[in-house]
Amino acid sequence: MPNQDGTGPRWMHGKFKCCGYRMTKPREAILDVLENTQEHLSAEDIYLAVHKFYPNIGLTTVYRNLEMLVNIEMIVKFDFGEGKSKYELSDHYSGKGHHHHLVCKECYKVVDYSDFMKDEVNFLKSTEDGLSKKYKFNITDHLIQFFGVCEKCSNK
Amino acid sequence: MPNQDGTGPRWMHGKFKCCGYRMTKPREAILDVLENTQEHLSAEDIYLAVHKFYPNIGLTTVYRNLEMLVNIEMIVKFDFGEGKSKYELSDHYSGKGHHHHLVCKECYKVVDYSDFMKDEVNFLKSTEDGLSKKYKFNITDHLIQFFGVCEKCSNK
DNA sequence: CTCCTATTGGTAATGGTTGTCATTAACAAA
DNA sequence: TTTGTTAATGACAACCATTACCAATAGGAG
Ligand SMILES: [Mn+2]
Ligand SMILES: [Mn+2]
Ligand SMILES: [Zn+2]
Ligand SMILES: [Zn+2]
Repeated sequence: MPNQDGTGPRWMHGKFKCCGYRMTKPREAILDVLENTQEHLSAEDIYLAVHKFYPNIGLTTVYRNLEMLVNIEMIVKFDFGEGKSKYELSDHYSGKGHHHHLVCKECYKVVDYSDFMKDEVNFLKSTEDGLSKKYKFNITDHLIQFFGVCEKCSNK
Repeated sequence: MPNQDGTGPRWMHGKFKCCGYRMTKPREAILDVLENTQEHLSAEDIYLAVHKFYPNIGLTTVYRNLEMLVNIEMIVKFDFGEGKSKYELSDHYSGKGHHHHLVCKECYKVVDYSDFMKDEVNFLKSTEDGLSKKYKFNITDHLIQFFGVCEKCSNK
């Protein structure tokens, strides 16, 4: 899905420029892929998707740009225990909003959930404050994942 | 610290036998290392520590046994984003009891904390119940980690 | 349009982890 | 204690996600 409408500069252009980065085909393509999926993609997933439209974009470039995009917080990197990292657009850009993950230990299916966020927010607020003070940490982030076995995998 | 007191079968003997596993030097040595540290060790850390007492125990054996020990839930495997897994005795065997982790993104220092567990337990209970029902997951486990920058790394 | 330099793509290297297989040793049974 | 079965080991090679390297390319400011 490269720039379907051909309407000039993309939304991410400003963000890039203001961070001192150039707007390039690979970057645009990678973000396009992430915009148009609900899934959590690996570097290779993204490489393959990008490859369909720009067969000359290399896997190395995908890795490099994923790292850069994580740094400027346009995307987030996750480890679900599968042996490779997965990526998704960060809360601000994704439309999904802030959410956590429920992971099947058998098939690695990942469910986004944002239920129970009231409880979570309370819990996180108080815990982060307490931990920051007690352990002199400047806390910037948290990771909450539940693991289990999905319905499909239970019936086997 | 191999079997300091020489008083025959170790505490883990029973657990092993009842699971159909044999009691071997490498297994005993690995558990000894994990018993005598407060840190979160990598496979290689453990290999090196074991190596001092049993120089002929191989790294492969360490990996194999770590996997086995995770399976029978005597130890727990963690990923703190460092590119290699870390291991510690599981709650039941460690004396630390159930706890979560605070991780420095700069130096990968890991702090065990069990403060604020009342809030956590409430939050986890209700969330797990809700998620189990809504998403038909049989939830067995959770991962809660806070990330930030430790005091030492802040002053640089 | 030009120039500077960030970025790229191909390829080799890295490093944690796993697979293979002949040899060894735990331990149940005799 | 001796024996037999087979789980477990150790050395080594292979795997695979990720990184390093470097010469060639292409953003985009001026
Ligand atoms: Mn998600
Ligand atoms: Mn711990
Ligand atoms: Zn599943
Ligand atoms: Zn630190």
